Amino acid sequence: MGRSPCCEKAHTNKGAWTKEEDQRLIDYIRTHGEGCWRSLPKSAGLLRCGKSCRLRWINYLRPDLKRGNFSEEEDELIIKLHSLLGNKWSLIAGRLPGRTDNEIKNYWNTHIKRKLMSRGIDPQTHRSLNEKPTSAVVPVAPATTTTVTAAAVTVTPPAKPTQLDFKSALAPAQSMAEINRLLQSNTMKANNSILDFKFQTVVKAESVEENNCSTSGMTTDEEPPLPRPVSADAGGERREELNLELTIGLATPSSRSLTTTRPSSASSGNSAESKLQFHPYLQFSGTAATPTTTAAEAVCLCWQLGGGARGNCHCQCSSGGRQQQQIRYQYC
DNA sequence: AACAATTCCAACCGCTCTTGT
DNA sequence: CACAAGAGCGGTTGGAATTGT
Repeated sequence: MGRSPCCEKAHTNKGAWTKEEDQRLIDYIRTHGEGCWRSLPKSAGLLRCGKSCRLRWINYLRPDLKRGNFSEEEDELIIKLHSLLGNKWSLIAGRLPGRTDNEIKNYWNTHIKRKLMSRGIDPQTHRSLNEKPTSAVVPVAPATTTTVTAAAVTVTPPAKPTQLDFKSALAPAQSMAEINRLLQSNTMKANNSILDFKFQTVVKAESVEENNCSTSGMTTDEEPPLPRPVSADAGGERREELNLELTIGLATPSSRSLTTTRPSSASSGNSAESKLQFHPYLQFSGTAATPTTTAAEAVCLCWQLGGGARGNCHCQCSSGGRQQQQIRYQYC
């Protein structure tokens, strides 16, 4: 028993939109605003599926869309964001005002992939094509060690400055599926100019089954979960956690505080408007939750996005208290 | 000029996630 | 808690446009 289709396929148009259809959609949204896509076609007198209307509006008709070629700056930003976020096109689009996820996705597949290949860079991994694939296993503490510090996830300056390899460096105990799920669940927040997600590295006594359960949520097209550290299983009871909170937000001097509740779709629904406020500017905020972690042990991530050395990207770092440190990095 | 091959992108599809009941 | 509806996302595809022969 599957889900009911999103629309009555038999009575809907498909294929390219006509000018008349476009105009109807524009007129309707101007009058009534976005939202309720399912009922929109009927209300607007369109013989289209609601999904199709939404897509047409978001990708083509929105007034804030920037048409035309991508600039070199946009190219580089997309590459950097892709190295950070992977194929999270909507998140990437959120950092490029006037660009849509579909547009960026297409541009990536048709231009940037080729561009990276010509540079000898694997577009998926952002590693050198000549580079041997390295193991994603991150050294973990031995079973008797109960302290997990930020040093365990220290990111050393990479060979290529644009690379930010969360897979191997930042999330050693967590599958990409989990990370992606977290990313996905914060999409709405991203649409409100603030993206907030956490990488939580957990070393604890867990059965394999428990591990498997904890990685649910995404399906098999995800990469297989990274090997989990099992070092703590001998001891059993003690568990240590390290939270790394990564924030990509509107980095203004008065950055608004992050909320932990997901905005309702109603409040975030006018994403076109909110996306206008995006600025291609990244801000990282790290939270090291372990008492043993000092600010000095935390890692500045921004060099990886910047010019190769921390000093080259004009990042600003500051740290808060020892127990709940806030280490802010700004990439500009 | 005619045809084939390639490129590009708008649109579609299937899936997951969130929300409401 | 279970279920359904709606929204949104990423991958894929069809066909128009462009380029090459």
